[in-house]
Amino acid sequence: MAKVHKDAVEAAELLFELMQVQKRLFHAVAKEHGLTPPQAGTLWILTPDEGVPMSALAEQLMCDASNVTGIVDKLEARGLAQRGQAEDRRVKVLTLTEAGVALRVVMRERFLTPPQWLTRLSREDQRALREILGRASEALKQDAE
Amino acid sequence: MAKVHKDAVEAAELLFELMQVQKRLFHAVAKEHGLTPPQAGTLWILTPDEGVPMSALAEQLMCDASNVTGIVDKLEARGLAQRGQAEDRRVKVLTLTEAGVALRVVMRERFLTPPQWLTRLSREDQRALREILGRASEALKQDAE
DNA sequence: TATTGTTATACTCTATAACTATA
DNA sequence: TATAGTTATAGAGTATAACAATA
Repeated sequence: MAKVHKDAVEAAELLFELMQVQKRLFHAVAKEHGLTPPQAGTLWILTPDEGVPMSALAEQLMCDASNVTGIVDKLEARGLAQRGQAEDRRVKVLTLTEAGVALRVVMRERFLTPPQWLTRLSREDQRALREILGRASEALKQDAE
Repeated sequence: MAKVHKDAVEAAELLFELMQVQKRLFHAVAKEHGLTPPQAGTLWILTPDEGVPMSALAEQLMCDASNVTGIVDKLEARGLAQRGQAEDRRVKVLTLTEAGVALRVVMRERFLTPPQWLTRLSREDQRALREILGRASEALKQDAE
Protein backbone atom coordinates (compact mmCIF):
# COMPACT_ATOMS: atom_id res chain seq x y z
CA MET A 1 0.00 0.00 0.00
CA ALA A 2 1.27 3.40 -1.00
CA LYS A 3 2.26 5.71 1.81
CA VAL A 4 -0.30 8.43 2.40
CA HIS A 5 1.31 11.81 2.75
CA LYS A 6 0.50 13.86 5.80
CA ASP A 7 -0.59 16.77 3.63
CA ALA A 8 -3.28 14.56 2.10
CA VAL A 9 -4.65 13.64 5.50
CA GLU A 10 -4.79 17.23 6.67
CA ALA A 11 -6.30 18.36 3.38
CA ALA A 12 -9.00 15.71 3.77
CA GLU A 13 -9.80 16.96 7.27
CA LEU A 14 -10.02 20.56 6.13
CA LEU A 15 -12.15 19.59 3.19
CA PHE A 16 -14.55 17.83 5.52
CA GLU A 17 -14.81 20.96 7.60
CA LEU A 18 -15.58 23.13 4.61
CA MET A 19 -18.06 20.57 3.32
CA GLN A 20 -20.10 21.10 6.47
CA VAL A 21 -20.37 24.76 5.60
CA GLN A 22 -21.62 23.94 2.13
CA LYS A 23 -24.06 21.37 3.45
CA ARG A 24 -25.55 23.96 5.77
CA LEU A 25 -25.95 26.33 2.86
CA PHE A 26 -27.66 23.67 0.76
CA HIS A 27 -30.19 23.00 3.51
CA ALA A 28 -30.87 26.72 3.86
CA VAL A 29 -31.31 27.33 0.15
CA ALA A 30 -33.65 24.34 -0.19
CA LYS A 31 -35.75 25.51 2.74
CA GLU A 32 -35.98 29.04 1.33
CA HIS A 33 -37.84 27.57 -1.62
CA GLY A 34 -39.99 25.20 0.38
CA LEU A 35 -38.12 22.13 -0.80
CA THR A 36 -36.81 19.20 1.22
CA PRO A 37 -33.18 18.25 0.58
CA PRO A 38 -34.01 15.30 -1.70
CA GLN A 39 -36.45 17.44 -3.66
CA ALA A 40 -33.85 20.16 -4.05
CA GLY A 41 -31.28 17.52 -4.96
CA THR A 42 -33.56 16.29 -7.73
CA LEU A 43 -33.95 19.79 -9.08
CA TRP A 44 -30.19 20.07 -9.00
CA ILE A 45 -29.67 16.81 -10.90
CA LEU A 46 -32.27 17.33 -13.63
CA THR A 47 -31.05 19.40 -16.55
CA PRO A 48 -32.99 21.60 -18.96
CA ASP A 49 -31.36 19.70 -21.82
CA GLU A 50 -32.27 16.05 -21.51
CA GLY A 51 -34.53 13.72 -19.56
CA VAL A 52 -33.25 11.59 -16.71
CA PRO A 53 -34.61 8.07 -16.05
CA MET A 54 -36.04 7.43 -12.59
CA SER A 55 -33.39 4.78 -11.94
CA ALA A 56 -30.57 7.19 -12.76
CA LEU A 57 -32.06 9.72 -10.38
CA ALA A 58 -32.23 7.11 -7.61
CA GLU A 59 -28.57 6.31 -8.12
CA GLN A 60 -27.57 9.96 -7.91
CA LEU A 61 -29.76 10.60 -4.89
CA MET A 62 -28.20 7.55 -3.23
CA CYS A 63 -31.54 5.99 -2.39
CA ASP A 64 -33.68 3.09 -3.48
CA ALA A 65 -35.65 3.46 -6.71
CA SER A 66 -38.90 3.02 -4.81
CA ASN A 67 -38.35 6.31 -3.00
CA VAL A 68 -38.01 8.28 -6.19
CA THR A 69 -41.66 7.73 -7.01
CA GLY A 70 -42.81 9.79 -4.04
CA ILE A 71 -40.19 12.48 -4.41
CA VAL A 72 -41.00 13.01 -8.07
CA ASP A 73 -44.73 12.92 -7.32
CA LYS A 74 -44.29 15.94 -5.08
CA LEU A 75 -42.23 17.85 -7.64
CA GLU A 76 -44.79 17.02 -10.30
CA ALA A 77 -47.61 18.20 -8.02
CA ARG A 78 -45.79 21.51 -7.64
CA GLY A 79 -45.38 21.80 -11.38
CA LEU A 80 -41.60 21.73 -11.29
CA ALA A 81 -40.93 18.44 -13.08
CA GLN A 82 -42.79 15.95 -15.24
CA ARG A 83 -42.54 12.32 -16.30
CA GLY A 84 -42.21 11.42 -19.96
CA GLN A 85 -41.95 8.23 -21.98
CA ALA A 86 -38.66 6.89 -23.32
CA GLU A 87 -38.10 4.60 -26.28
CA ASP A 88 -37.94 1.66 -23.91
CA ARG A 89 -41.48 1.88 -22.64
CA ARG A 90 -40.54 0.60 -19.20
CA VAL A 91 -38.46 3.72 -18.63
CA LYS A 92 -39.84 7.06 -17.55
CA VAL A 93 -37.68 10.09 -18.17
CA LEU A 94 -37.89 13.15 -15.99
CA THR A 95 -37.72 16.65 -17.36
CA LEU A 96 -38.05 20.05 -15.79
CA THR A 97 -41.03 22.24 -16.49
CA GLU A 98 -40.49 25.89 -17.29
CA ALA A 99 -41.03 26.71 -13.62
CA GLY A 100 -38.61 23.95 -12.68
CA VAL A 101 -35.89 25.35 -14.93
CA ALA A 102 -36.40 28.81 -13.46
CA LEU A 103 -36.18 27.58 -9.87
CA ARG A 104 -33.15 25.50 -10.70
CA VAL A 105 -31.37 28.55 -12.07
CA VAL A 106 -32.11 30.53 -8.92
CA MET A 107 -30.91 27.76 -6.64
CA ARG A 108 -27.76 27.11 -8.62
CA GLU A 109 -26.86 30.77 -8.66
CA ARG A 110 -27.41 31.01 -4.95
CA PHE A 111 -25.48 27.87 -4.20
CA LEU A 112 -22.62 28.21 -6.63
CA THR A 113 -21.89 31.76 -5.61
CA PRO A 114 -18.54 31.07 -3.99
CA PRO A 115 -18.75 31.22 -0.21
CA GLN A 116 -16.87 33.92 1.64
CA TRP A 117 -14.16 31.60 2.83
CA LEU A 118 -13.38 31.09 -0.85
CA THR A 119 -13.70 34.62 -2.18
CA ARG A 120 -11.54 35.96 0.59
CA LEU A 121 -8.58 33.88 -0.50
CA SER A 122 -6.01 35.69 -2.62
CA ARG A 123 -6.35 35.58 -6.39
CA GLU A 124 -3.37 33.27 -6.51
CA ASP A 125 -4.91 30.87 -4.01
CA GLN A 126 -8.21 30.86 -5.87
CA ARG A 127 -6.45 30.05 -9.10
CA ALA A 128 -4.30 27.33 -7.55
CA LEU A 129 -7.32 25.81 -5.84
CA ARG A 130 -9.28 25.73 -9.08
CA GLU A 131 -6.37 24.10 -10.89
CA ILE A 132 -5.71 21.49 -8.25
CA LEU A 133 -9.37 20.55 -7.85
CA GLY A 134 -9.62 20.40 -11.63
CA ARG A 135 -6.82 17.86 -11.77
CA ALA A 136 -8.48 15.88 -8.98
CA SER A 137 -11.76 15.92 -10.84
CA GLU A 138 -10.08 14.69 -14.00
CA ALA A 139 -8.52 11.79 -12.12
CA LEU A 140 -11.96 10.99 -10.75
CA LYS A 141 -13.52 10.81 -14.19
CA GLN A 142 -10.83 8.45 -15.43
CA ASP A 143 -11.64 6.13 -12.54
CA ALA A 144 -15.22 5.89 -13.64
CA GLU A 145 -14.23 4.57 -17.07
CA MET B 1 -20.12 44.27 -3.92
CA ALA B 2 -16.71 42.84 -4.67
CA LYS B 3 -16.23 41.20 -8.03
CA VAL B 4 -16.13 37.42 -7.79
CA HIS B 5 -13.26 35.94 -9.69
CA LYS B 6 -13.96 33.23 -12.23
CA ASP B 7 -11.50 30.92 -10.50
CA ALA B 8 -13.61 31.10 -7.36
CA VAL B 9 -16.75 30.09 -9.22
CA GLU B 10 -15.07 27.16 -10.89
CA ALA B 11 -13.46 26.08 -7.64
CA ALA B 12 -16.89 26.13 -5.98
CA GLU B 13 -18.29 23.91 -8.73
CA LEU B 14 -15.45 21.45 -8.43
CA LEU B 15 -15.80 21.40 -4.69
CA PHE B 16 -19.46 20.53 -5.02
CA GLU B 17 -18.56 17.64 -7.28
CA LEU B 18 -16.01 16.29 -4.84
CA MET B 19 -18.45 16.73 -1.97
CA GLN B 20 -20.76 14.26 -3.66
CA VAL B 21 -18.00 11.69 -3.56
CA GLN B 22 -17.46 12.25 0.15
CA LYS B 23 -21.17 12.14 0.86
CA ARG B 24 -21.42 8.79 -0.87
CA LEU B 25 -18.57 7.49 1.23
CA PHE B 26 -20.17 8.71 4.43
CA HIS B 27 -23.42 6.91 3.62
CA ALA B 28 -21.51 3.71 2.87
CA VAL B 29 -19.41 3.82 6.03
CA ALA B 30 -22.46 4.48 8.20
CA LYS B 31 -24.35 1.61 6.62
CA GLU B 32 -21.43 -0.75 7.11
CA HIS B 33 -21.85 -0.25 10.84
CA GLY B 34 -25.62 -0.41 10.85
CA LEU B 35 -26.02 3.30 11.54
CA THR B 36 -28.31 5.81 9.85
CA PRO B 37 -26.63 9.01 8.66
CA PRO B 38 -27.81 11.11 11.64
CA GLN B 39 -26.70 8.41 14.07
CA ALA B 40 -23.31 8.23 12.39
CA GLY B 41 -23.17 12.02 12.37
CA THR B 42 -23.74 12.06 16.12
CA LEU B 43 -20.94 9.58 16.65
CA TRP B 44 -18.79 11.84 14.53
CA ILE B 45 -19.63 14.95 16.54
CA LEU B 46 -19.26 13.49 20.03
CA THR B 47 -15.70 13.44 21.30
CA PRO B 48 -14.03 11.14 23.81
CA ASP B 49 -12.90 14.21 25.72
CA GLU B 50 -15.93 16.17 26.77
CA GLY B 51 -19.70 15.95 26.90
CA VAL B 52 -21.92 17.66 24.35
CA PRO B 53 -25.32 19.17 25.30
CA MET B 54 -28.32 17.92 23.35
CA SER B 55 -28.97 21.42 22.01
CA ALA B 56 -25.42 21.72 20.65
CA LEU B 57 -25.83 18.37 18.94
CA ALA B 58 -29.08 19.53 17.33
CA GLU B 59 -27.35 22.62 16.00
CA GLN B 60 -24.54 20.59 14.48
CA LEU B 61 -26.91 18.01 13.01
CA MET B 62 -28.93 20.86 11.52
CA CYS B 63 -32.20 19.62 12.94
CA ASP B 64 -34.69 20.55 15.62
CA ALA B 65 -33.81 19.70 19.22
CA SER B 66 -36.85 17.45 19.48
CA ASN B 67 -35.33 15.04 16.96
CA VAL B 68 -32.18 14.56 18.95
CA THR B 69 -34.08 12.75 21.68
CA GLY B 70 -34.93 9.82 19.42
CA ILE B 71 -31.55 9.67 17.73
CA VAL B 72 -29.73 9.60 21.04
CA ASP B 73 -32.19 7.06 22.41
CA LYS B 74 -31.13 4.64 19.70
CA LEU B 75 -27.42 5.20 20.27
CA GLU B 76 -27.94 4.71 23.99
CA ALA B 77 -29.89 1.51 23.35
CA ARG B 78 -26.96 0.23 21.33
CA GLY B 79 -24.56 1.12 24.11
CA LEU B 80 -22.62 3.65 22.05
CA ALA B 81 -23.48 6.86 23.92
CA GLN B 82 -24.98 7.91 27.20
CA ARG B 83 -26.65 10.94 28.76
CA GLY B 84 -25.14 12.63 31.78
CA GLN B 85 -26.03 15.56 34.02
CA ALA B 86 -24.45 18.99 33.68
CA GLU B 87 -24.12 21.66 36.34
CA ASP B 88 -27.22 23.34 34.99
CA ARG B 89 -29.64 20.57 35.75
CA ARG B 90 -31.77 21.32 32.71
CA VAL B 91 -28.89 20.34 30.45
CA LYS B 92 -28.00 16.78 29.53
CA VAL B 93 -24.53 16.17 28.22
CA LEU B 94 -23.77 13.34 25.86
CA THR B 95 -20.67 11.23 26.12
CA LEU B 96 -19.46 8.20 24.23
CA THR B 97 -19.24 4.82 25.89
CA GLU B 98 -16.12 2.73 25.43
CA ALA B 99 -17.82 0.97 22.53
CA GLY B 100 -18.82 4.34 21.13
CA VAL B 101 -15.26 5.61 21.21
CA ALA B 102 -14.03 2.47 19.50
CA LEU B 103 -16.60 2.68 16.72
CA ARG B 104 -15.90 6.37 16.28
CA VAL B 105 -12.21 5.66 15.78
CA VAL B 106 -12.95 3.04 13.15
CA MET B 107 -15.34 5.31 11.27
CA ARG B 108 -13.04 8.31 11.40
CA GLU B 109 -10.10 6.31 10.12
CA ARG B 110 -12.18 4.94 7.31
CA PHE B 111 -13.61 8.32 6.42
CA LEU B 112 -10.59 10.54 6.85
CA THR B 113 -8.33 8.26 4.86
CA PRO B 114 -7.79 10.60 1.94
CA PRO B 115 -9.78 9.48 -1.09
CA GLN B 116 -7.95 8.35 -4.19
CA TRP B 117 -8.62 11.54 -6.06
CA LEU B 118 -6.60 13.28 -3.35
CA THR B 119 -3.77 10.81 -2.86
CA ARG B 120 -3.17 10.65 -6.58
CA LEU B 121 -2.38 14.33 -6.76
CA SER B 122 1.30 15.20 -6.79
CA ARG B 123 3.04 15.90 -3.49
CA GLU B 124 3.19 19.54 -4.46
CA ASP B 125 -0.53 19.72 -5.16
CA GLN B 126 -1.33 17.97 -1.89
CA ARG B 127 0.80 20.44 0.02
CA ALA B 128 -0.64 23.46 -1.77
CA LEU B 129 -4.17 22.19 -1.23
CA ARG B 130 -3.56 21.70 2.46
CA GLU B 131 -2.12 25.19 2.79
CA ILE B 132 -4.89 26.90 0.86
CA LEU B 133 -7.65 25.08 2.68
CA GLY B 134 -5.91 25.86 5.93
CA ARG B 135 -6.01 29.56 5.14
CA ALA B 136 -9.68 29.28 4.18
CA SER B 137 -10.45 27.49 7.41
CA GLU B 138 -8.69 30.17 9.43
CA ALA B 139 -10.73 32.89 7.75
CA LEU B 140 -13.84 30.88 8.57
CA LYS B 141 -12.99 30.71 12.27
CA GLN B 142 -12.45 34.45 12.44
CA ASP B 143 -15.93 34.94 11.02
CA ALA B 144 -17.44 33.02 13.87
CA GLU B 145 -15.93 35.35 16.43
C1' DT C 1 -36.12 -14.43 -17.49
C1' DA C 2 -34.59 -9.83 -16.46
C1' DT C 3 -35.55 -4.93 -15.85
C1' DT C 4 -38.21 -0.45 -14.77
C1' DG C 5 -41.11 1.70 -12.06
C1' DT C 6 -44.81 1.27 -8.68
C1' DT C 7 -47.14 -0.22 -4.41
C1' DA C 8 -47.26 -1.94 0.45
C1' DT C 9 -45.14 -1.91 4.72
C1' DA C 10 -42.46 -0.64 8.57
C1' DC C 11 -39.09 2.27 10.51
C1' DT C 12 -36.48 6.60 10.76
C1' DC C 13 -36.05 11.53 10.24
C1' DT C 14 -38.08 16.03 10.50
C1' DA C 15 -40.58 20.35 12.11
C1' DT C 16 -44.19 22.31 14.98
C1' DA C 17 -46.45 22.80 19.13
C1' DA C 18 -47.42 21.69 23.88
C1' DC C 19 -45.47 20.07 28.11
C1' DT C 20 -41.87 19.39 32.35
C1' DA C 21 -38.34 20.70 35.08
C1' DT C 22 -35.30 23.61 35.94
C1' DA C 23 -33.28 28.51 35.98
C1' DT D 1 -40.31 34.56 32.29
C1' DA D 2 -37.00 32.04 29.75
C1' DT D 3 -34.47 27.81 28.56
C1' DA D 4 -33.28 22.53 27.88
C1' DG D 5 -35.10 18.54 26.92
C1' DT D 6 -39.13 15.59 26.13
C1' DT D 7 -43.53 14.10 24.15
C1' DA D 8 -47.24 14.10 20.64
C1' DT D 9 -48.35 14.46 16.06
C1' DA D 10 -48.15 14.63 11.18
C1' DG D 11 -45.53 14.59 7.02
C1' DA D 12 -41.43 13.17 4.48
C1' DG D 13 -37.53 10.01 3.62
C1' DT D 14 -35.78 5.24 3.56
C1' DA D 15 -35.10 0.09 2.58
C1' DT D 16 -37.21 -4.33 1.65
C1' DA D 17 -40.24 -7.16 -0.67
C1' DA D 18 -43.89 -8.10 -3.90
C1' DC D 19 -46.10 -6.62 -8.12
C1' DA D 20 -47.35 -5.03 -13.17
C1' DA D 21 -45.70 -3.81 -17.59
C1' DT D 22 -42.23 -4.30 -20.83
C1' DA D 23 -38.00 -6.16 -22.82
